[in-house]
Amino acid sequence: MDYSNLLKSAKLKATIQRVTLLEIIDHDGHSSIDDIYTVTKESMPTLSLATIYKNILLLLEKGILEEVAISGKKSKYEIKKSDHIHLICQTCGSVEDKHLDKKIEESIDIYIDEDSFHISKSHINLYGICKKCNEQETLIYF
Amino acid sequence: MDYSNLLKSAKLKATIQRVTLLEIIDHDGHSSIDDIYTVTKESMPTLSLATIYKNILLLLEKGILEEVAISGKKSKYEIKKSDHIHLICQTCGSVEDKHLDKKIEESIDIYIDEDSFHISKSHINLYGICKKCNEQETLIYF
DNA sequence: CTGACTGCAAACGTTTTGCACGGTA
DNA sequence: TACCGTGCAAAACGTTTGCAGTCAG
Repeated sequence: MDYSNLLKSAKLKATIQRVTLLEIIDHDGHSSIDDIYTVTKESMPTLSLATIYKNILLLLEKGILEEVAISGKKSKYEIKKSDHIHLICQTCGSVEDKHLDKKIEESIDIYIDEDSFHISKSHINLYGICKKCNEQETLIYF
Repeated sequence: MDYSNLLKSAKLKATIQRVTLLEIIDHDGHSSIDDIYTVTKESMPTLSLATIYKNILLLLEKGILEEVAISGKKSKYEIKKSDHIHLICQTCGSVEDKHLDKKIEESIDIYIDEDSFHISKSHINLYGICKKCNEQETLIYF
């Protein structure tokens, strides 16, 4: 993805800070403010928290980023794409994307009466234990 | 619901503050910290924010309350019940519960492989515009 | 070259903590 | 009565803001 043009198309200047921020989020998939700050500390030690906050807010307003609100944890941010499912591991905190199956979408649409509630976006977050953590948990007993 | 016994069964003392807190959340359906503080200011002016925070945390740990993390807004808290859908109005901020239809649950279960991710709870949040706000928006044009 | 953006530091709001007092069991 | 829980004030934390200097277009 060309982050520079993505920013310019939103009438924002393509600064190194912004491109770096988008690179990190896109690479990680889902990043919290702290995640971003920790990573940038290495490659760009001068980048300030204030700049991260300002840009996250700006990119949310422009619809380039989307906030993933997570129960019991800090929010994470992702590049905005079509609605999808989040598998959130309660052990390691990882977030995995899962394509939103048409059948699920349909069954929700049929169930929610469009006259009484007009849906603009669906956030489906499934909390549980991911494969990796589940295997590690099992190992303890051996 | 008998909040006093609910608390006692969790080995917590049934103080007036805790019972009041549960009453408010149960009555409103979904309350933020501020919501609770504002309401209690009238009936119980001495109740402190610190007490609200301490108890929310405690009741979450005990599994009596559940956090509803909302994108772009402060979290709300609800009495823990079986998984259900939240219809979140982006205009007025109201949250409405909707029973989680078996068909939706099934289509998710079939879609997510239990071997690779073990689901413990589903948070389905649908963001949009509620009936009331939608009607009011239409009225502007007359 | 100019307006937009960054980075610092200070301000602000929210949440947590420690401790003396008060209330429940 | 014993101990858990409350309320106050202070501390800690996360986020926002103002401003001078810097950079992208």
